[in-house]
Amino acid sequence: IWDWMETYQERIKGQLRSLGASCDWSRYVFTMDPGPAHAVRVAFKHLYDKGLIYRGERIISWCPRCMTALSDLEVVHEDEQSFLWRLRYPLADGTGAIEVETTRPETMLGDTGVAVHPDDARYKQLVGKEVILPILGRRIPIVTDEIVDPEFGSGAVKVTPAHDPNDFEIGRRANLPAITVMNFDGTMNAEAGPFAGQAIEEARANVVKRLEADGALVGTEPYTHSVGHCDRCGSVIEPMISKQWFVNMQPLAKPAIEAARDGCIRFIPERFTGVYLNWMENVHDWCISRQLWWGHRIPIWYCDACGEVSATDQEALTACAACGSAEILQDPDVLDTWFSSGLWTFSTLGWPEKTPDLERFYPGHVLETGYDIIFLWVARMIFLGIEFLGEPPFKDVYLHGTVRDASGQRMSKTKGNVLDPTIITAEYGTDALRFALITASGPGNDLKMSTDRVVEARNFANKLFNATKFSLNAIAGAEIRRDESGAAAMPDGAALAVADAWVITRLHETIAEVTRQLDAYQLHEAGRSLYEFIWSEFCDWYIEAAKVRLYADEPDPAVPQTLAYVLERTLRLLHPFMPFVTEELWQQLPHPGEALIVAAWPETGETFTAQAEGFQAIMEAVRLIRNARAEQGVETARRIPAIVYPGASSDAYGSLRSELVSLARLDGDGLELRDGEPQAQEESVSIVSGSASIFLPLAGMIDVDAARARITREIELAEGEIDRANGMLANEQFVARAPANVVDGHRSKLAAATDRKALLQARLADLG
RNA sequence: GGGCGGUUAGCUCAGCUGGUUAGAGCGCUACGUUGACAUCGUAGAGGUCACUGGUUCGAGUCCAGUACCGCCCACCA
Repeated sequence: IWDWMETYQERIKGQLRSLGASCDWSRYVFTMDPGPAHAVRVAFKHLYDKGLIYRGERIISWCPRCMTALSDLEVVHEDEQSFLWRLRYPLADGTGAIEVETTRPETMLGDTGVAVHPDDARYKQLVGKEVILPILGRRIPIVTDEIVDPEFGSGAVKVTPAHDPNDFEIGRRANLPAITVMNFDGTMNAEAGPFAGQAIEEARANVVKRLEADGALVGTEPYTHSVGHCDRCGSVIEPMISKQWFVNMQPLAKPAIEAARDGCIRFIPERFTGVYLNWMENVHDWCISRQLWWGHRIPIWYCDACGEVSATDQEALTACAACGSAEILQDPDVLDTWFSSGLWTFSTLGWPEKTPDLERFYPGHVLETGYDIIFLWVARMIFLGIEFLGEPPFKDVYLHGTVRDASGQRMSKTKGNVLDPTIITAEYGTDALRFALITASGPGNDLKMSTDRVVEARNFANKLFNATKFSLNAIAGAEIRRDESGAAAMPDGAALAVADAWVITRLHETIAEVTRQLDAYQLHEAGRSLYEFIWSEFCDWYIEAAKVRLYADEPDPAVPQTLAYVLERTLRLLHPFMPFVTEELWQQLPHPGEALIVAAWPETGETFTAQAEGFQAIMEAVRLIRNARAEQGVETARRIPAIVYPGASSDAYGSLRSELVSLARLDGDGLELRDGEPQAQEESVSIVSGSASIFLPLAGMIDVDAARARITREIELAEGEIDRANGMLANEQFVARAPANVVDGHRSKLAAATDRKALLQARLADLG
């Protein structure tokens, strides 16, 4: 171990030196920053002086391998198949025997009593008598205790105060001695008589054998019970009596409970409030001393001369505070790492000094962490924060789920299923990993992590990069107007083309939506909203539509202005999700201030409903034309003519004529916009899009059956809508009770579907 | 023993206060390199929202119960 430690220490020393840190190896404490170490001593001393930290001989959880005490939270219970042994303890007066049951026969060597329920009639006359402990022959009393369940087994229980928390309590109440029969290394000690020196497991088998031989074993039956294991090494935990340092939790828990009850602290998702409260309300005193070689050392000194025990906030005491003797020794134990971690919210800010940092940053607003450390860390930060600063360290606790591997297994180093973030980020980028993690699941829900998800996010970053590249190209030759902050100004409303007005409308809606989602801690939904807007709207539609005016003989200056405006605002929105890419790209664009990371959150703005609807009409027409082209097997590269009767959408078709040509790959010269009622066209495929009827003359290559099938299918869909809407509107209850906008929605839907059906039927008739 | 979560497309998951025909990515099918991007584009297939009952004009969404999966807490001798 020492060899290993030296190698390990040398390695860490090297790393720390390169960071400019110093280490004090004489005290086996790494000291990265003396501030927190000092804060830990101050905190300990404060609690000690207040009587909230005490040293006591108690039954604690002990790991025989790590050779240290553990807190309740470091013990993991697992169900294990074992046996329930029934033992017979003869009465000392020879008048009979009492039977007890146990899953730990070896602990009978430490039995100092037998307990029954005070109301158990079967044992009334036995209470106060003594039994002879088999093997050792010790005389031990029969006592009563409320905790004993008369229904379980024989209703009598052997009491081993030194090796069972329940028995410890029974023993304390009944004044039974505690006889420790095990050593701290997991072997039996001299009190175990003939079994001294044996390992616990070995002793168990031998005790059973011996009891059987002595006729004291009455029965054995298979039994499943929960066994505590060391969280760190997996060894079976032994309850042992030992002198340890504890925090008295009751006084600290009270205000921490109130803080969550009265809403000072809010958990997201809310259900974890109950989890927190349940733990806090039932919390046991906290064992904080550890017999480990790393950690903050307990700042307690013992005087050899006068026996004084004193806590200090100094790094070292040179003389006893009471008698002045120099013969003093520091407690060799260190603190539970969560004790110092619990002080984190203020020890990192210079506490106990009243520093400007502490003033400014305590309390914080939100803590973001995993739900698996609510007790270990969150709860402790809360009650320690309240104790030392008078108020909780944060208001909102946002909890994410556990990150699992692709098959749902919890990641662990021993299983080897951990995705190493340094490898992932090297391959896909930090932003990709971050975005993948944020959007993978909702608050408090576990997520299965695989590289597929990171690839998706990486592709998104790539998409954004390329969209910006395109935009920069467009902006390069243009003069971008800026607003007073220095950001690209909102394009002049009067000069806006329909496509510009549409994307600006969608941007402003997205700003409002993402802001709302972030305020509600729906981070994953906010991320998805941005993904949708950037990829499916800005890239797929706006950029494609913008190319027409950008590559025209006289480029429209509204395009670069719109690109600059939309992209700059969008990058601000996306920055929390992908900080590095967005910062880099933002720096290339006209922007206000020094850096995106300190830029203001964008504000929403004007929406242009009419233009947005116009553009959406064109989007639908484009989709339908593309669909018909695919259906008719028209090669992508081939430009085809079109005859359009726009109906009510004539404005949109007029102003977006070039965009329609470009996006649907039409033959520009062959596009005719006509007024009036749509007339059947020879050798054409027909489409009904909104109020528009579109004919694609495809002489000689029409698949009439496919065209007819499509129109028939669409008529059926329209009829479905008509039936549904009619059904709803015929329902008096619905019309009377549903909100007006919902009812109106169905009315306009019915009207649109009716018109659509008529137009479709006309086109079907054309086909003969 | 107590408490909590999940069950939606082949896979991984969204679906916020109940309101058009339930969405995304991956995968799948067919086409495709047009001057941001093949880490891409276009079109398409794919779901009785676990089950049963209830509330409601209306339920993936609210309530009750059932089944299965998972998690947390607990002094199960």
